[in-house]
Amino acid sequence: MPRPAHEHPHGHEHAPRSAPAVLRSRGRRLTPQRQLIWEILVAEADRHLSADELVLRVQERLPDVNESTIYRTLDLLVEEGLVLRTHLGADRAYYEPAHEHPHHHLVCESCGAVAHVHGQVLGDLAARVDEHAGYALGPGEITLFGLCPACRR
Amino acid sequence: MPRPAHEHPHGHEHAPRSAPAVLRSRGRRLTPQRQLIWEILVAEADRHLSADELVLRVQERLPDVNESTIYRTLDLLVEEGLVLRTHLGADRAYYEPAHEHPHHHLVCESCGAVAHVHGQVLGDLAARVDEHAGYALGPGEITLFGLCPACRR
DNA sequence: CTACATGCAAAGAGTTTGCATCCGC
DNA sequence: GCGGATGCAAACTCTTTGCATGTAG
Repeated sequence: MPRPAHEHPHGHEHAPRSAPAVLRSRGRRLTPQRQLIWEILVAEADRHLSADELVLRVQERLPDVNESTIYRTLDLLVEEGLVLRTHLGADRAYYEPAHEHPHHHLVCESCGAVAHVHGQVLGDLAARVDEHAGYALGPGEITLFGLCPACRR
Repeated sequence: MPRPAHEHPHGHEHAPRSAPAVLRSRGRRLTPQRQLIWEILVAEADRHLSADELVLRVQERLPDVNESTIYRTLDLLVEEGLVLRTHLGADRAYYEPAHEHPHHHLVCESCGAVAHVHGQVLGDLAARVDEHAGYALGPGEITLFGLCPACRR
């Protein structure tokens, strides 16, 4: 499967918070590496970057940044709620700046395109799931698989 | 491992068929290893076995079966539509015999319990997703995360 | 100055592959 | 007997970790 490429949805995306401010306010250190990683994540906010795509992007500007720093920083940003980790069904994780409103991912099984759908598209799913299985759906995002408009033909 | 374009092609949503019959009818060989793997998958049909849990179970009865044989056989069974591969959000794959009716997985974020919900619990989700994003939802199963009845308290 | 963060190398989990041997058909 | 299936070891991908050095606050 090709690597995920984002299709711009027609809804509004909300601006991510400033990671530097958040990190500082929580007593974390603001290093050049962390700033650059955040910068790239925001610049590519509409794509879904894997850790090693991020490594490449980061090393274009700071060639000596080590991959372990990328992983540790991503862990940190996820922990602080600034970044969303998603799996998109593959065996690697993808990252994007956390958005204000929950959304879900639609992955095209043919071309790998990833679209966002807003939470409310799920409709009364949570109520149905509660009724049928007694589970309380969490706030986490859901990944759905299908065919994108182009690949449906 | 890139995800195959269509892991669950149509025509593969039937009750656990006899894998031996299917394999033979498609010119694949019926080895003791394959029979045993299938037997265990069916015996544990309501659990979700990971590859290495399956290795352990298989080696209880045929101690010399190699893990690479397990992986190759699972790939084969998935390809033939006899087994469903699911990720359940973790970084390892879980396997179960393909069922007659499509169903989805509910994973408890607290205790890890996995429940099945029937396809129709999703209601008009496919129509909603089509309307909002133009995607045609595939037959593949969906994994939802939440809290099971016990953990909700 | 003093934790915390980083670079480096190595390890770790899960899975795949090359190749010689084996065995179902 | 032929060609697919297996066992074995090694490789591979993605991610984590131990430890010495570096640096933000």
